[in-house]
Amino acid sequence: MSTTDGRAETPIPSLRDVFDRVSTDARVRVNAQESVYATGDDDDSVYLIESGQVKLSMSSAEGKDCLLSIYTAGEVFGESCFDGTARRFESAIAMQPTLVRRASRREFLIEVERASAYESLLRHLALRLAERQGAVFDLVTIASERRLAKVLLSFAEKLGRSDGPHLRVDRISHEELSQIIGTTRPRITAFMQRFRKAGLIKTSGRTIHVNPQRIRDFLARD
Amino acid sequence: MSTTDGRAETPIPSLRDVFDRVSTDARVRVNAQESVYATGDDDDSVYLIESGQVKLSMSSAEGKDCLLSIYTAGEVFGESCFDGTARRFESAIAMQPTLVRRASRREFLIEVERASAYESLLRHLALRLAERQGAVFDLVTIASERRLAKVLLSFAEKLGRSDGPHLRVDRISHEELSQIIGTTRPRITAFMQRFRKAGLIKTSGRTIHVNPQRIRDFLARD
DNA sequence: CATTGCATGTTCAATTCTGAACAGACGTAA
DNA sequence: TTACGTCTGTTCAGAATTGAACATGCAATG
Repeated sequence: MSTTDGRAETPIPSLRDVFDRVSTDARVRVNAQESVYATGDDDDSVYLIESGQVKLSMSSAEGKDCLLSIYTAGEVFGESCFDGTARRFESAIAMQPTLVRRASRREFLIEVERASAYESLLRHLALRLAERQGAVFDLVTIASERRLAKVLLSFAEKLGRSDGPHLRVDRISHEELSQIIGTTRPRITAFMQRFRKAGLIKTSGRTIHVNPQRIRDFLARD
Repeated sequence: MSTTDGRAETPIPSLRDVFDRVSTDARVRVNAQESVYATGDDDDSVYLIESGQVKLSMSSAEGKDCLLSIYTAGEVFGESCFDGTARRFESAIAMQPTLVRRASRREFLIEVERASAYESLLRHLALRLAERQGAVFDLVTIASERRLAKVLLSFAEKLGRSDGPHLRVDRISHEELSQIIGTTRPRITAFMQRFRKAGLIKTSGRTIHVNPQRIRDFLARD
């Protein structure tokens, strides 16, 4: 990677580098199903996942949930604190025992400044924005079955462990998938059934074996 | 507004202030239906709307469109350029004759730095992120009729001109509404019909007169 | 002021989706 | 090993949605 502008090629520190420089950053251990922060909290920290997995979700008053994203080891989340309100409007929940590093917005920004890492931070936010934008786009333009295929593929690529021609994905329930896709659980079960028959996935117990090539073919068909 | 931390209370410059300081910023006039930038462009500028209205939208290969947001005078858009790719994945299209100020990412960042306005920029990105996140949430958890009511209310509040108990909203077609809500045009027409009968809106020609209180009541009913 | 083009209004059969309900499978902790 | 709780599989009637088609209305243009 090289920067596109003509300045001296001092590589811009990554957000992980920034975390390494925060002297007072704290390690927090979170059990499965426990929240790192929850809607309404006035937590204003930024987090880096050392190990484990965290899901971001929002709940409506009527109890309907929406799963926004799943983050894994090495990823930074909690950037919603930069909105200046110090109030979370979504929850970050560990999907497995998880270890995170926490830095307060204040300390984090001080180190970003010292390390001249603003561009990394801006890029991070712009990428998150692009992710959400893509999610909106998919919800508006793609039918739910196809959307599920797309989500399975991206989760497999992001979180899956290689296993022959397959990628193993674990610990994602149909309920959670329905909260990403925007449909009901029985519907997810039915789609998974069809995907199984079409050879896009296999399942053993609660593990999903995704065949990425088959899914890509499925998505490429109109 | 005061900052929540304890530093000296020098107000942080707004993004508009930053634009004022960019010496080489250019004015660009765009006709209705013309794009400020389009998907695939390698434009990497940030824009401030002086007058007019701009919609952000994405199109799929199959020709389905998704309308992400509408921006109006005083608002900044184009922040997707901070992703470091200098490639647009969405289009920004003027909905009326529009005048924008443009600053290249590079120049803009230099002035942000000089003016110590990084916090404003971060806040801006975090707010955009929250907007998109809210859109995803609504698409996943709210039925389309209700979603339309919500969109009409927010557009009325943001873009509408006061008119007795109503807010006048103009130049938004059913087609565009369907691309926001994620449904078909006939469906929007039907919903609008119902809203008219229920007194939530009135229409005269292509102008929508939104009664904000009635819509709020409608949204408050479960 | 007629024409043209786009936007809204309307219909409908076919399809998809919801939500509730219940059965069976799996995994975990006692 | 058993009991329990959670997750998946399955069904289905009723409701909502699609997509195509056609009619009507409105406004700008020459």
